[in-house]
Amino acid sequence: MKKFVPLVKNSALFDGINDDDLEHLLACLNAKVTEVKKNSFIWMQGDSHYNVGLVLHGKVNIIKEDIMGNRSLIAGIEAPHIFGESLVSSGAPQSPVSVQAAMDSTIMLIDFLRLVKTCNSACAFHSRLIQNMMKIIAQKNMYLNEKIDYLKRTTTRQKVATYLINHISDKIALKAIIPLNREEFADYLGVNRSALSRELSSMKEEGLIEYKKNKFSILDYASINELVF
Amino acid sequence: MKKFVPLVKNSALFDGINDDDLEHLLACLNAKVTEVKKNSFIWMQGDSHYNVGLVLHGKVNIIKEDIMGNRSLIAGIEAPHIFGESLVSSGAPQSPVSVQAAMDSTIMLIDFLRLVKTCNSACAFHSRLIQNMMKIIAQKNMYLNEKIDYLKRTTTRQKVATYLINHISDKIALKAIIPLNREEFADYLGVNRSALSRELSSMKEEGLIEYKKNKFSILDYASINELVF
DNA sequence: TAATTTGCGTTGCATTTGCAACATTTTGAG
DNA sequence: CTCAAAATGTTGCAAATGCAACGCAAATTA
Repeated sequence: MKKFVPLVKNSALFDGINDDDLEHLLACLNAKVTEVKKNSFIWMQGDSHYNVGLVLHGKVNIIKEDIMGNRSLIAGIEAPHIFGESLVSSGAPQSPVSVQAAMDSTIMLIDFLRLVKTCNSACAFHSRLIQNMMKIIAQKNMYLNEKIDYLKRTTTRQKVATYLINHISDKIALKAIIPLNREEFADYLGVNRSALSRELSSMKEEGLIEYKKNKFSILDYASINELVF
Repeated sequence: MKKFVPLVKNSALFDGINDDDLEHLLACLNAKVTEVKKNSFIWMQGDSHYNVGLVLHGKVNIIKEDIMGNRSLIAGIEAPHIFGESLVSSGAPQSPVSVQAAMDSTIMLIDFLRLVKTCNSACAFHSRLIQNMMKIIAQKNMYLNEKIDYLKRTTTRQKVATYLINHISDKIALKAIIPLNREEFADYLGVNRSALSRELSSMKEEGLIEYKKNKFSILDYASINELVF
């Protein structure tokens, strides 16, 4: 397991655990590492499984398929992030999604029961591991709540206004630098890309905001804030 | 603490822990119980706090306020459910919401750090408690993911179709009984109530579905499923 | 039973938005 | 620098939907 320590140490799952302890912990968890080829499936929709996956190298896609075989991409997970944590922690009997390797990848699979059961033995950092796991799930929870806050708003303008208000980095100059390009921004807000462009243009036209690429500034805070309600 | 055992034992947080152990556990957790009057605030937006709240009796509302003082209701939490679990577990520095008593209520506050740190002492059921907590957060996570799945779809018809497919209880007769009235259903899907009524009528008109109150049946599964993609 | 409230359906209208097709700007490779 | 590709903006149009106002029926209360 020692050779995997450099690969996993950046994962939030093992945050705050030093290398020596980590090596010990990986053994204690009985973590398995597998190489997967591009396009091969790690999990299929409808499967039952009890592992948390950690991408050591490469990328996997979370995919939803319908009966007709249409597939839609839910998310891409790259190293050093984990997947399946909500599913196994929630005790759901079947996976609502499939996981497919987006490229040749290296995956570590960790048995969930071992992860959550503090071992009686010398594994002192197990408690920290559990806290990390809980934190990861809770943070995703906060993230999803925020996303729903945008998606529920009826107009594109309201969504944009709310997003910008939440992402102000410079509170004096009211500037927001957003980590998404236009297409991703539109997708995140659940609107059509061209409709987003149109709305941004109108807002600029009306003197509410100014922007270039992913750098936005709020010119008329009162009006923008009124849209947030 | 003994007198609170009957009140907390139905909480998912203490699932699988018997009464005697529970009494022990509550002491170990140093849980505090407070009575709150209707409309009083338990937490204010922007506060930092490190407790998980458990509603023993009554009801609390999760509220978001903007700068102008407009308030919007996010959720209502009744006994024996918990609140604040994602917030504290995620390590967020400030609460994005306020919690206000919707009626005279009894609230138990549990220190998060005590909750997640397995004590060295005889508290054998602490591990179970942590698993329960993780499960609650993960289940909310699954719930939020599902909700986003509906909200992201562009048309009301797609939202309805997806919701119904996911809520089929009778797989032979393709019936779904939904736990929401029309107004709640519309709100959940993020659409206008009258627009939902209109769409349901059209779908009935076109022979796709049949419904009365909250009992729905899918008449044309192929067409409905095509909307789900 | 009568009166009132609540839940749900209907409809007209203005607005918003998805969609598609095309224009323009930016980026990066050679 | 040049050129191609990628990212972003623009626009016309049809469809969808929010909104408001109203009607009806079921449920609740007096």
